[in-house]
Amino acid sequence: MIQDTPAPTGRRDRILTAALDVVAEEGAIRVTYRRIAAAAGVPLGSVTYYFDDLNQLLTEAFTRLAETVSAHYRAQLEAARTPEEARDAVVDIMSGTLWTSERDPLLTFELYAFAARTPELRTVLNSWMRASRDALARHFDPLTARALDALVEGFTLHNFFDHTPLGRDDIASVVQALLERDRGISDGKK
Amino acid sequence: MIQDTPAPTGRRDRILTAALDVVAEEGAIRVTYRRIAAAAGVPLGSVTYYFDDLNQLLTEAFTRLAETVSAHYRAQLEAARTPEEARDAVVDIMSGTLWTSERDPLLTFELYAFAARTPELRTVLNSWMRASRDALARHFDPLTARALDALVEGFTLHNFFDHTPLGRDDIASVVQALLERDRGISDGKK
Amino acid sequence: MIQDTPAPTGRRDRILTAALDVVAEEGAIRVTYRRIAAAAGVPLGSVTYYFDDLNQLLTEAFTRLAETVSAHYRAQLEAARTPEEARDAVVDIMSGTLWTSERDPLLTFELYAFAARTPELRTVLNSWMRASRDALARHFDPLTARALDALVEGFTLHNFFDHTPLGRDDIASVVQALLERDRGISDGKK
Amino acid sequence: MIQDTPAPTGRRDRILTAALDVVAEEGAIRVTYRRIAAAAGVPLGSVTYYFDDLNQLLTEAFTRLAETVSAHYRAQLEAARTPEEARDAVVDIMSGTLWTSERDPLLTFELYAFAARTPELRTVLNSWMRASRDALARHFDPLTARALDALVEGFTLHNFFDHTPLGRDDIASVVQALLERDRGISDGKK
DNA sequence: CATGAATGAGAATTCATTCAT
DNA sequence: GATGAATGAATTCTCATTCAT
Repeated sequence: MIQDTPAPTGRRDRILTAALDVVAEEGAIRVTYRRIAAAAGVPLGSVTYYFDDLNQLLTEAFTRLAETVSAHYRAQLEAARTPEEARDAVVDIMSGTLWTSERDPLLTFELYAFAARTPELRTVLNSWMRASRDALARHFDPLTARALDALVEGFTLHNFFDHTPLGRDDIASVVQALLERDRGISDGKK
Repeated sequence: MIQDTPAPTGRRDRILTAALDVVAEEGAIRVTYRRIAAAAGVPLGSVTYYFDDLNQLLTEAFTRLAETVSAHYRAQLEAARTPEEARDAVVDIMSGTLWTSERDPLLTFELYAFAARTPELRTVLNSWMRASRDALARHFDPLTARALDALVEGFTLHNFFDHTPLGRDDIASVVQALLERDRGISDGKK
Repeated sequence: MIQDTPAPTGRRDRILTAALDVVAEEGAIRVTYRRIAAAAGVPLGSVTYYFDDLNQLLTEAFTRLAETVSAHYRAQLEAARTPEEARDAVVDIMSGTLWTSERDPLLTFELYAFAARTPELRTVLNSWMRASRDALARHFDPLTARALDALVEGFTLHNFFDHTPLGRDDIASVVQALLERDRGISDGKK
Repeated sequence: MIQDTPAPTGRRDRILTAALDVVAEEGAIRVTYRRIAAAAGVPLGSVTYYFDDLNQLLTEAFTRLAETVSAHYRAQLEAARTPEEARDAVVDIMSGTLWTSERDPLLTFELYAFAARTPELRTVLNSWMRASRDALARHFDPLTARALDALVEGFTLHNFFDHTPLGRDDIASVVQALLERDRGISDGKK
């Protein structure tokens, strides 16, 4: 049995990765076949060979990004065994401590802008959000899950642009308040 | 009596407005001098006469957008006379009822993506955020203000992409929980 | 008697001077109305007001340059009272000691390139050369004058591009040889 | 047997040649991608495919010119077997009899103007001059070589602009004087 | 399969030129 | 007289796309 496809996914993969690199580095606004080719270290013809349509290429690259980020997010939450651990995980995520550079939030912003106009990606994002909430819902009631999920988004964005980002303690205090809404409900209040 | 002078505000303004129209309509990714000129109904040379640099044009247009949105936001909050009215205003904003079309959230996403790479705009966004919080802080304690502000962001985004957006009552419940954090503190609890 | 022309030649003059500045700074290849206006510190409309034709403007500017340089050259020679002084003056000129920067040779090269295609300037250059030779001919025989004049040109150009320009003594030795041709003739040889 | 392949040397070469044609015909001041493309008989996109930068194109074209002229010059001198033949060759060159049209001097003037601002070309010109002198130095002492070389430049230029160019005999007389400097030195005189 | 060459369309800019004031 | 506004025509340069090999 001869393996005659030395790197079947290799080339295509590398191009998709490079596309995200270009988006991270220069913005979706500056993405071109040429720049992707340069970033991937492959000839221009190679990019157009694998991808007839630049929008499709970006959609695929962004889809991959969304799935990766979503998977990380869920993994983070699923590692939690107790509600307390889950709460800490959420606070971690909101604090942005998981991000090593500006690359991730930057890519996220580009993703939203691009996805808003790409039905295919809107579906992907919708699934992502659903998955996130499901992961949260293992520890919290559905509405709290959605509120936490939204807060993750909000703090991420604000912390990115804010010169004086919130500290972990403050974030924890806010999260605690949302969790108490949950408890308040189960206590029979409201 | 017909006013046939080309409008006192003039060309420059019209071009900036048109630029945002193009961004809203086709995305920043597709903005070109030509498309802006077409949208503004002015000759191409007219656009380049007022703006030597396309990036600069976009920066200025987005700055104007940020200031407009920020002003609306503040006006909304400052109209509130009591904490209850303020709470309702916040819930309104989170529900997206103020938005008449997809145009506003779309522009916002583009704004964030573009601003992330434009120091000048990052400063503008930072001011915007500060102003928002100050407006909220007239009714709530500082941390609650920030949490609410972040939640606005998060719900806006999620409601845009989610097929089943949250209803007003659910949002109100979440907001209430954050406000009780505030009260809880002043009550000496926790 | 009222003087109602505050600076009649001022504006026009300044533009011509600025044109040469642009040529010196960026090369005739990059001369435009706009750059001249910027260099002169006058509005664009002002340049086109005074000069309908860019080529004519350059021709006039170069004419002025040629006349200035030629005048300097002649002044240098006419200050000489004896053949020895004249010889020293020529050697000085060849050594480039009169030039304070690269500006002068640079402008000269541009002048030749431009003049080669501009009949009006060719005439100017021809006059210049004639005047130079006449100045030299007050001290040397006509052919020697022409040879010296040519040598000035040649050494100037070579010294500009050569990393190891000739020293004054070497130049003096060469000039001396040409002068002895003169003497040899008057001695009856040939 | 017809060779219908598009010539082995190919497009790139043809474009460089065409560029010099445009410079010779209209001056460096009027060189554009379009004019070069038209002169080369290739589509505009073809020129920009091979040359990203117009300046670089011109630099390369002028480099080629310098090397060609320099090679001709050296060939002319190296064909000489005796000092007498070398002297005659030099006089020929100074008389401009080798030039078949105004094209060569015109290109030379443009070359100097352009090279003066292009470090890469200044290096090329420096090499050219060194090579010229080396060729001359096979027959004459070094200083005489430099003087002759400069004189070539000077007479070329003056003969181009002068309505009454020098005759061959006059030039020969001047050259002879320089050669006698050489001899005078070896004779121990002066 | 893959890619270098090639090209036509279009992009950002620059510019000469015109003209109302 | 002088100039700011305005514009249509290039100009440089970038790109998507095609295609022969």
